[in-house]
Amino acid sequence: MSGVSVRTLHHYDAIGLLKPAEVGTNGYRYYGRDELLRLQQILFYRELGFSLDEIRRVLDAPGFDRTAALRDHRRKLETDIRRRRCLLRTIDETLAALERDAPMEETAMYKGFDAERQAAYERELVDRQGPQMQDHIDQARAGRAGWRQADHDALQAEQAAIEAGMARALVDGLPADGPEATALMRRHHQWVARNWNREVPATAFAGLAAMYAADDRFQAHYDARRAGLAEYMTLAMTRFAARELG
Amino acid sequence: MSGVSVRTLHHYDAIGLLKPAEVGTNGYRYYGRDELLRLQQILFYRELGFSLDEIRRVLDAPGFDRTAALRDHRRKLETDIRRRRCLLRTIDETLAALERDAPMEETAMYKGFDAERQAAYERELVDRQGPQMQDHIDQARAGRAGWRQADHDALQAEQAAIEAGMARALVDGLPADGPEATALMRRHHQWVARNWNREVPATAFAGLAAMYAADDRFQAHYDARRAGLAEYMTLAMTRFAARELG
DNA sequence: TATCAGGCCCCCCGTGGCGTCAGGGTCAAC
DNA sequence: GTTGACCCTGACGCCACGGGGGGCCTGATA
Repeated sequence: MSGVSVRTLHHYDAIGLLKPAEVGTNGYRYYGRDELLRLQQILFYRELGFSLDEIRRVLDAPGFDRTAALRDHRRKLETDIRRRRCLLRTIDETLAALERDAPMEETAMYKGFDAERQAAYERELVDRQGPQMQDHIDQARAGRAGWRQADHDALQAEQAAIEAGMARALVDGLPADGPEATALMRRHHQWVARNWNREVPATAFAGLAAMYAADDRFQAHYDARRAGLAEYMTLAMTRFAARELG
Repeated sequence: MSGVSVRTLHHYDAIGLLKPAEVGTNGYRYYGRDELLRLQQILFYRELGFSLDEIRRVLDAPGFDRTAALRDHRRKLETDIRRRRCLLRTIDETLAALERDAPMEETAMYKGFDAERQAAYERELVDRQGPQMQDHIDQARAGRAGWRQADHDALQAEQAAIEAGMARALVDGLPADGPEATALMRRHHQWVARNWNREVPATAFAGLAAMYAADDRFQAHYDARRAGLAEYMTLAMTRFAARELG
């Protein structure tokens, strides 16, 4: 009924997590409604990554503070995620180093890597969002034929320059709606406007903040500078837009 | 020297992952420079979460494609992270449900939770970014005194409405620079402008996209709708800004 | 030279959450 | 009576070691 294996029930019985309502003279385990409900609770917490021991503590102590346990577990999950993001960054750096060590195929590998990830990303988008997304992607790809590696590099350089400027402004304690941040935002938007007809590929440039959300290269950046820069930049973007657009 | 335990070396010897350069007549294991280098490689991949078996495959096959192995592992890590983010969301929903079941302390719990996380977030910001960040935070807090729960709720409602509209537009296949998306963006920016003097708290509202990057409630949203909505929204924001600002 | 501290060795059990045999009993239907 | 689908217990295996027991080896000191 619940999809757990017999062996699992044996195990839960053995460790005293879920005992049958009744054991027949033949040794058979019989479970009732209460046990089913308890099993569902067990499966819920197990799904969340609780250990069986923790689950027993949560379910057996009547006045146990479940919200505290959940929040505790939440923190553990967050730590886990941070650690894994850090590992992702290390892998990316290692891959980059490996590519530098093989200069003959450098660009090829880089391009292949990018194209592969781009394709995977687009496939996932269509999978999740349905065929309408394919139209958007096709539109974007239609204008992308003229793009070269140099364009891509220039784009990345511009982004890096703006981010570096923002980081400096943050470190210097300049206000997010001060002239420096505003100038950087203007530069960003003007760059977008100038290159508009070139149909900037969406995944490579969907606004600085979007990169932050959609691309995991951002995650590395985010891990490096923590939340500060992202918050500062978007504050600046928002204030800029609010002032300029009324 | 490398910080691994003797027991670990025994284990690696037993499974054939790292054998000593020489074993003395007394049975002692002696390791040389080559073994140290190999051990460092092992520790590197172990840190990344490779299993010892995978590490052996990576190191022992001379022509083995390490970049492929790394990319493979990268995908596993990404899946892991996605799964954990999903669990985070479930925990949050469960916590919310538990709070609804205890209506007497509902607001208190909610507020306490929020204040606690806000404080932790601010502390981390200052920790990472240095004392300048404290100034920004103090500025923001200074204007935050007038905020009530109702303001907060209205803010969330407005955000939810805009996001829902965007989701509809995406599903309907409307272009990101079409009139509907533009209208939503205008509404968003106008709302910012109208509430400007109220000094919107940065962590609660640092622009839609920033929420996506900085707050993990976004991560739940992002997981739910996948990348599509985020990309679509930011595309719309960028195009709107580019058109309006020339 | 005896002793002593501090290594080293091998062997074996334990962890968690079960999967997977092996060997045997039970039940309902035909 | 047979068949096939269940059930039971008991035991071993996984993975990456930690930890303990009992004994050997080495270098320094009394």
